[in-house]
Amino acid sequence: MTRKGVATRQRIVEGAAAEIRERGAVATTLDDVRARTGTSKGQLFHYFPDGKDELLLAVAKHESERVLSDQQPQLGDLTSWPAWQAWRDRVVARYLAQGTECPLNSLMSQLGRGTPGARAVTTELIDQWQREIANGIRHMQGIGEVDGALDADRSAAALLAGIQGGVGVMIATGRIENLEAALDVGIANLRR
Amino acid sequence: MTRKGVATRQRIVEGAAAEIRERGAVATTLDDVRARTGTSKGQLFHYFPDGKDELLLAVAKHESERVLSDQQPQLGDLTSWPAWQAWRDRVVARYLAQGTECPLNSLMSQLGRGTPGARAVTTELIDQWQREIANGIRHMQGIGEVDGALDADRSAAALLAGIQGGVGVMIATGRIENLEAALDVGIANLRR
DNA sequence: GCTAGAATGGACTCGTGAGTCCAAAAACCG
DNA sequence: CGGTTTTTGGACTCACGAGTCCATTCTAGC
Repeated sequence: MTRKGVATRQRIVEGAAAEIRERGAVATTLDDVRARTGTSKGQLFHYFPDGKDELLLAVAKHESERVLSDQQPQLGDLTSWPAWQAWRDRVVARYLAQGTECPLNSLMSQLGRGTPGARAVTTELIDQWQREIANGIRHMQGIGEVDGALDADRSAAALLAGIQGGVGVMIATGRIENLEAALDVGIANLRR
Repeated sequence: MTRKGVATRQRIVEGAAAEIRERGAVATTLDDVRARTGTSKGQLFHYFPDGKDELLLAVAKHESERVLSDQQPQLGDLTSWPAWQAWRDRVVARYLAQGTECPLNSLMSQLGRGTPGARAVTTELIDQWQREIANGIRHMQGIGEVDGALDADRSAAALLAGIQGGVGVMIATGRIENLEAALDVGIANLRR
């Protein structure tokens, strides 16, 4: 693949991602992507021979990377209580800005969650996210700010579930309170 | 509408719900529903004049009622720690049984979450669920088992977010650990 | 039992969107 | 350069699924 080729491919993925963020995966057609990215049917199938599913999966990968990178550098630096608070604020702000469209969820229900590729993307995302939180907890245990008897992985799992659910509630109802409550209560409980 | 009419309508909704539970909302067509319920196009549009969207919304209502009724009577009777544990087990069992298909989520991304009707259904479900949990917490405060200074609504919001997220993770990855962690950690923190 | 309104069956239209195909243009490499 | 491969444009096919329509059958009340 030539330099021009990779550029086009990337343009397609990013355009598709933007389209899906704005209008949802259900409503987005290949023609929409074509129009937005200034490409042709030929190109779409040249770069994604397996068609729409392959493109959607590529977009899903792209979006899942954004989820974590949008939380950096705070997520990777949970080394003091103010830092935890900064991360908490970052997460809330990120999802407030995103509004009620969740591209990844949208993508996943389109692809079918059972699909090996789709599952791999989400599993990878969840694992990495939980690992970073657990590292933060372990660091706080190291400096004596969190009870050393706590199971860091289990606590991280619970906290991550709270975030996920808070985001879910916000997407479904438009209310941010559950996300805030989950983060605040979760962090407060670590802190005791 | 005659007696026969309501029976048919209900048969359609339940058949559609079953189809969607098995194969997802994206993959389910009116023809599938027709075949499964032994009805004709004429009937489908007779009972749901606005077509597929109206049917899907009816199915969504139906499913959202199941979510809460599947947790009864435990959810309505959170009056002792063993009762909380029984509820927790019920929730875990329910979602283990459901597997990786989430009909409601599937339905919602199909309908578009912004839709007034769709949003009303989810909001109602979340509200009622959270209210029941909060009542349980208040009861435990009443008998001195939970710190009276705790904000019951906020704690319920956080716990519900944990459940939602745990379910979400399980649907996405197939793993039940986050749901268990969210429930166990959440309840343990009430208990202190 | 007769009639108005409800319920049913199923053939038909119609738009849309995924995917195919091939020829023209551009890029790469010796 | 010249040949080869990649990239691009866009017309075309094809299937499928939502929704329409009307003729027929059934139901309920008088």
